[in-house]
Amino acid sequence: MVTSTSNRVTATTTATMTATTTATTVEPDWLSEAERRAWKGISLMQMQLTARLGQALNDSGLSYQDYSVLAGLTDDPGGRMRVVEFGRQLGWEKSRVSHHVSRMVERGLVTRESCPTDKRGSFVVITDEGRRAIEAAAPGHVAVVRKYFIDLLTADQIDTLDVIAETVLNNLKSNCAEFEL
Amino acid sequence: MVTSTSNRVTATTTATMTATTTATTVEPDWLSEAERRAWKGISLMQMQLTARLGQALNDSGLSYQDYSVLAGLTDDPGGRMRVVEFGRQLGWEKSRVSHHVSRMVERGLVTRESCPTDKRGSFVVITDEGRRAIEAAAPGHVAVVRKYFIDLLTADQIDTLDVIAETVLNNLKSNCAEFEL
DNA sequence: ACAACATAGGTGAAAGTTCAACTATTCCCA
DNA sequence: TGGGAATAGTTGAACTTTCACCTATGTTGT
Repeated sequence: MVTSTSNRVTATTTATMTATTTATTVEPDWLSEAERRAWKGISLMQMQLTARLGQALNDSGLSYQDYSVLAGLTDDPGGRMRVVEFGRQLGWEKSRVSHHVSRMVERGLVTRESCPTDKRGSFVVITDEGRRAIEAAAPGHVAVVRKYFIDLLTADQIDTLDVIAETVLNNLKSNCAEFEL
Repeated sequence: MVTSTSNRVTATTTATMTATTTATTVEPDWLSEAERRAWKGISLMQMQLTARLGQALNDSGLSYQDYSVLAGLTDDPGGRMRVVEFGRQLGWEKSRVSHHVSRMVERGLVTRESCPTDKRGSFVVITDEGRRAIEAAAPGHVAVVRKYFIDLLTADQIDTLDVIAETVLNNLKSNCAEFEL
């Protein structure tokens, strides 16, 4: 058994136990029940929340991805951001950014501008229409984040999330040489 | 400004402050800096972790999605699960499950069987090949979850994540009538 | 100054996901 | 018991994301 819900002796004490099944192969360090639930739970939570967020944006004509891009742009005083920076902030591959921006350009939400200081680079710049779109969508969007997420949690829980995310992301950053990110 | 990083009076005290910009429209309940960081951080963390997980699975010939499906199946003693149940556990739309299962059937990892008690339904059943695939992939997969996530956190933090996920997901379940999930 | 390498970004095709529509079955209740 | 609504699942088309490759520019070391 590979993921261990039903057919395993229940872990009562230690967080890092090893499996005690009857399998003949070498046992790796399985996850404890709490660890597994935390990981699966957070994954599913994230999925459902972004799905809900997407639905809520529906009638504003923006997808959650569109919203994320525009939100990134409004964080900059000039409403512009390098393509590569989107990759970092959103966790998107560069070609995903490129394709998505192209679609948004066609819809008039953003434009591309070449970067004077690095001729390889290009900026994504929000248009007036893009600004109108996100300003119309933002209150509803934020309300959903609040209603289905933030307002259900204590300040301590939110702090903990903040710390966890920072810890995990910093660790990934330091170890990025191991893979290619 | 819509997402508030740079051009806003910094929130120092209360968690639920309202924006103090010069905008003329009615101000909705923006997120505090900590709330925003928690949400963005967890979103990005999830993204990066699943990307990393996917990379780690690469040479096993399984995608993260494949792994999730097979892991679900091995949780059942008979190695079978209803299509609709996948939707719930993974947060996938039913047609996504259907398409993905079709691709996995073609690769010999699972088969479909009709459900005797509900003739509309169908089971997804893991094959020997599927079992071999996930058993080969599992140790490495779990090791990555440990290395980049679980082992960076305290037991308290993991418990908190667990509680948060349950809280949020339960709330979504109760309010599901509002949308269509 | 130049070769070698790294980085920014784009492109087309393939793979994956969503959306709307459709069939078949089951559930409900009058 | 039958008619309407709900549920399980599939399908094809449209859309999104990934993958492999390509160009152009920047960076570094000698």
